[in-house]
Amino acid sequence: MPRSKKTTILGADGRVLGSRAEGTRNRLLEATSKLLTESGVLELKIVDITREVGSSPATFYQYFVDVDAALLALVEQATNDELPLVEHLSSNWDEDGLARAGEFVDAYTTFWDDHNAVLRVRNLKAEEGDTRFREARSRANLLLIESMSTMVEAAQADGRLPASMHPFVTATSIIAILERLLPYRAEIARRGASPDELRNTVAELVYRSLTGR
Amino acid sequence: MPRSKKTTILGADGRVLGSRAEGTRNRLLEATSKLLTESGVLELKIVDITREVGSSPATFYQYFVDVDAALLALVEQATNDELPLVEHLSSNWDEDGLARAGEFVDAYTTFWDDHNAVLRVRNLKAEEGDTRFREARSRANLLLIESMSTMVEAAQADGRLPASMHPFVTATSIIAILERLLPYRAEIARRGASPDELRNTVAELVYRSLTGR
DNA sequence: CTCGTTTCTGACGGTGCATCAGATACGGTC
DNA sequence: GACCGTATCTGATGCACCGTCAGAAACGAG
Repeated sequence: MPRSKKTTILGADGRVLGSRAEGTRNRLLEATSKLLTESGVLELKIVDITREVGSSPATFYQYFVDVDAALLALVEQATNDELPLVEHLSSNWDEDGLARAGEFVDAYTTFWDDHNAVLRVRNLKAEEGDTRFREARSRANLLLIESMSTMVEAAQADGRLPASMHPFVTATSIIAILERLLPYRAEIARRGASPDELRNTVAELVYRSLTGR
Repeated sequence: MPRSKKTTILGADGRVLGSRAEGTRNRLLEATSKLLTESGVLELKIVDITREVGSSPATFYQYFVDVDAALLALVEQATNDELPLVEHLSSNWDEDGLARAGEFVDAYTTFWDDHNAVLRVRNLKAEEGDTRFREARSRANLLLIESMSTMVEAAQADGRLPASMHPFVTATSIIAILERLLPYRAEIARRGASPDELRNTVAELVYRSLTGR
């Protein structure tokens, strides 16, 4: 039996943190997340983060080599919340598939709302070519995408989806819809679609694209 | 007959620009776009932009009140290239629909590759709540989305798509796929899908989602 | 060539970055 | 409960970018 690996948290210089330090680190991360949500990456200043927790810039650098390190830590937290979503996909969608799809959409929406700002930054940095963020994103999405790929392959085997559709690409497209559509919500609402309609339409799209039904 | 509206270009203080100034402004915009592509928004410095064209920060402020103003000008250029894409959607997809969808995907891909970096910033700022970028994005996408909505409605009238799908949401989802999938290309390639497979899979998804066939 | 206008820039005060040496707070020991 | 070693924090600093303004330079009409 593997003993539980309690991840020891390290400071910027690699030292092991005591409990006081761990608290400070957490408060810094919370402040980072808060400011990120309130005003976006472009406005994110280390001075502001430390002001928020009532300390000084020098303290920040005790825990993170730079802002990116803090952002990556937040991305890590988000990933931990994303991975369990795979449960919704491993279940059998042959019966009540549309309802299952709806539940998946709901779960993804909750996840997204919780980590909105952080995920936005993750994707920006990934797209701008930063390897660490790109890998973090891959790692977070891979499980989901693989499960969805399997579903597409099953649908293809049954002739419900054309063989010309690449399973991995199809799966990634579904993620694309979820990731991109949620930020559009305000706009969609303004165009007269209720949250329920949004949810059901996306569920329908997911269901159709993955199962071919 | 309405006389052609030659948009007079203005400086940051609202003055009309002469030809020399117009040239400088263009060079600044090009440099901005170049640096944006090379290193991303987060690294974008006004000093660097002006260094690039061999002038000084003060010059930049003669033409743009701040970086955002320059970015908006670039977004404007991108929008001009996006609007014509609607041609691909107003055509009749009843025959050779899948081929039409493929052409649309190709055209969108070209457009995206041309304005990649700028569009990324546009969307980031829009999502972070900046009204000007949000409006720019709406304006750029609206034509496309409306055309797609019409297609969905037609498919619903023929019973090929369920009435539960909201046309506007469906259309926006298609945009979401296109906008989000293209940045994933490198990753998708690494997972063994050829550019052709990507293109055809997306075409298939677009075709199926818009026409229900 | 001259002069008025357009365009450009050097110089500056303000703010954030990132680092280090030294100050401070903590918790275990007697 | 006073002491001490260690863990944690921060003030001070040099450097880079921001955004502004007053004046310099380039232009072109006459």
